[in-house]
Amino acid sequence: MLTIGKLAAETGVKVPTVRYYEQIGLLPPPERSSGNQRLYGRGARQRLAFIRHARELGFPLEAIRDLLSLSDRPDLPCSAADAIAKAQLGAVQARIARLKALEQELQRMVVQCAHGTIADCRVIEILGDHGQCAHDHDAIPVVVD
Amino acid sequence: MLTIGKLAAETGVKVPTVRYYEQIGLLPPPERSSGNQRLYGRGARQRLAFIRHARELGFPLEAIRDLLSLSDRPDLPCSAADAIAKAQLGAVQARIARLKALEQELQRMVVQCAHGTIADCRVIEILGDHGQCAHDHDAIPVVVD
DNA sequence: CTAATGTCTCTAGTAGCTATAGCTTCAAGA
DNA sequence: TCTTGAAGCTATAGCTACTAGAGACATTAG
Repeated sequence: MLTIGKLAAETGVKVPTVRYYEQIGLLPPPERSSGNQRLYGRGARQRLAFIRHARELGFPLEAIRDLLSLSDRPDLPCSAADAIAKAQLGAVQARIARLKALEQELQRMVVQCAHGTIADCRVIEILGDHGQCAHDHDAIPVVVD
Repeated sequence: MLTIGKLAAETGVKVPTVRYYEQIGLLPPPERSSGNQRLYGRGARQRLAFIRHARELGFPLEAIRDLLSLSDRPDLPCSAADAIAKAQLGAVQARIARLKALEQELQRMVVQCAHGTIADCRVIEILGDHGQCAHDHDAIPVVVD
């Protein structure tokens, strides 16, 4: 049996994150030691590794919840799992396309900067005037990593 | 003078978002009508358009705050603005690179799915076992748009 | 004048954690 | 055996950038 710290170290998930996953019902409440500390077995380890890997691939927690409940029913057809993965692939591809357009625009801005004063800085100027852009870029991507 | 609704419509920003920008100090508190409604002039319009455009390009609000205060000092050298733009460009490029690796991995998963049952679904199997992956993909990109 | 729409403030919620406070438990060394 | 430090516990609040809702007031079209 593993303590939460060992489980976290083995799966590469942080300790508070493990507790968070339990809280939102992604991980079942584990056994407790006599001193009320969480003790995890092999099943929990596998389940957490699954979650972690899916998160690395960008699946949202709700999708992971669905995938987990699917994986508990080996007899079902896998079309649902396939659909979730395809949706995630589509989302990733869309994000790549959008980010590439942004990259172009930013590169234009940076290249045109003559390193003079703010007064004639292309960066500031282009930001203030969307009309100078090559593309529409109406979707606003989130910048958190 | 524009009401908040007109300002929002003209700049493509939603009304609550305008109030939010005021609350966090990105927009200065505007004049008020006799009935306590916000009234905006040309300056506010330009400033909001600047913010909106920078958000479209993925700049975080803190970077925008810096860019705005730079744009108020036309005599300064524009190296600071340039640096902010370059940082954003770098962030976008890094995100693209990561997403491309994810795309590969997801595509492998989806292609290998034989559309049988969950029991032998490659999607579920690969998710459960990171060892089957071609690359490391340790950074977890956020999937919000 | 009335009805519809717009605006006001304030609070709470979203995703997916992360950080903090104040406490208890555990494992190893003297 | 005692002690000290690390690890664990719960609960709450904070992060980004908004978005949604409640309940009250303002404005405008007909």
